[in-house]
Amino acid sequence: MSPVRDSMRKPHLDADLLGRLMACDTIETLTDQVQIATRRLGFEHWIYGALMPVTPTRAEEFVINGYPDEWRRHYLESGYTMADPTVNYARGHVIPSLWDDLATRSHRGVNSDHAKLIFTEARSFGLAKGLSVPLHGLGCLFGIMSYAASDPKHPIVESTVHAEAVLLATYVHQAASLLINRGASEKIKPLTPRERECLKWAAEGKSGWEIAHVLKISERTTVFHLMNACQKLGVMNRQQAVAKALVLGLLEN
Amino acid sequence: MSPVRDSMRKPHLDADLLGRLMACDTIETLTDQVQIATRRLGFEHWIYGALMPVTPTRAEEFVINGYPDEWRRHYLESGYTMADPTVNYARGHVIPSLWDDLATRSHRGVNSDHAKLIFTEARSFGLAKGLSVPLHGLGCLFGIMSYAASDPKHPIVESTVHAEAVLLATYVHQAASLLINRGASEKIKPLTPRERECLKWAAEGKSGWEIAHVLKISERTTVFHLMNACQKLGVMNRQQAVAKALVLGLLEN
DNA sequence: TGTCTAGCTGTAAGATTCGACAGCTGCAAA
DNA sequence: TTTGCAGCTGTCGAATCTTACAGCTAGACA
Repeated sequence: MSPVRDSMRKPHLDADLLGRLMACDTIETLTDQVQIATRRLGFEHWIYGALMPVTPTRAEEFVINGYPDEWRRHYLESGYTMADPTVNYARGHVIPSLWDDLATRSHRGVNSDHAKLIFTEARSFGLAKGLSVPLHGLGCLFGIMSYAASDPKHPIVESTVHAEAVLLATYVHQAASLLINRGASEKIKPLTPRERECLKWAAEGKSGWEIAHVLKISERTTVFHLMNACQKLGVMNRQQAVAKALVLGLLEN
Repeated sequence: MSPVRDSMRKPHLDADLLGRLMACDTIETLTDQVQIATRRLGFEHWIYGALMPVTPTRAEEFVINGYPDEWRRHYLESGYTMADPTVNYARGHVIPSLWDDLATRSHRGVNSDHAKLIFTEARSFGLAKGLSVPLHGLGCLFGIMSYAASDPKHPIVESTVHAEAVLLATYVHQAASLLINRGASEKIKPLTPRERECLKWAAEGKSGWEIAHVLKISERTTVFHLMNACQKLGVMNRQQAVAKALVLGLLEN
């Protein structure tokens, strides 16, 4: 067997298509491009959702989709977001999962009967066979891209569509967060190295006096740096500064 | 065109193989399985790395690989981890990237010449054409799975291998974090709803008095809950409690 | 030369948090 | 019925943090 020659089979998603996807600068064009891409994979329906933190503990969702309007309406009116097994699955996993598998196994203590009900109802709206791809990174708590076909016999795992669905999901996630972060990017003055150091030690539970001794500066100076960090971050105290800096990824490295 | 029938092409990575990958319970068996899978995709070499936080601000890396030993040794001795363009790329992206693209574009202010040097050296060790897949989620700061072939003509993006490499990467990431978290899972007593609420408000910068008023309890009680939370988390103060709870994902939802 | 920035330091009053003292209710499992 | 847990409340002294006031050095830049 020659894996290399064998793998010359062309994908459904070519570089041109993925490139156009990344170039989208509005929600509408992105939705259109994703629609085209999912069709190529043989899916009629799709949805992308991501939970973006607005404060360290509160988040708001960003959703674009090519689902039937009636199903989306019914879903939202029934408050299914919290009970949705695909959403709960995406929270704690990174590998994709077929809806069939999610319906049988109950994840995270979510009622399995309730899960089955949602899938049964989805089926009656034309979402018979589905695949959900968890998404993480780029500052979101977690995201999900789900694909659905009305044909219960749609081959997913048995074909390269399985993998290509995951690839497409990562592209949508990247493109979407570029769109989201464009407007939402608060202009936070970058922290100085000293401010970062002090914040790191504060996050490790050190007091001002302890930080001073670690960094070999006076306690007053650590207070000074932490105060400046608070002002730059626009927060009230060290707790919030630590929280915000962590969520923004300012303390890594 | 019938996308469904068209997609019946069998993938290199079948469900059996991926299932065996997830069932691995040691680093050695996982390494073996990944080796088999990458070979099927036509790659001779691969490496998986993840940065796992041990404290809110410090992290340690977990690496398994099928790279030539000499290259790994040279890489580590030269301290390339910090300068590695693939690593720096993975930090802030979710879509895969070819090494060719990383060599030309400089990311995150990393010296492009230095990047080219690393890729040139890698080539001399048999890593001619490569693909890096960023990985996020499952409690790690970020991870990366890189594939490399000695054949500079290896087709990646032009074939379904591109997508399957991403799929495999997610499976390796999931399997690896199962292994990592098995031993490292500190037994932290779950926080009570009240403790979570108090911690959330603390993370929003609220003082004990303010939290008391929001929750309509006495200030003493917020102190009580936050103290209990600190004990359960094994930390010294609220700053650290907020930080630890955040990285453990205890304040979501 | 003057201005800007990062870094550093001091004092002091007032607000907040920490830690240890002690004790209440309501509910559910053993 | 006892035991245990979650939630709730009080006081007090010591430690810590916040926020004013004020002023220093060294290097970069126009």
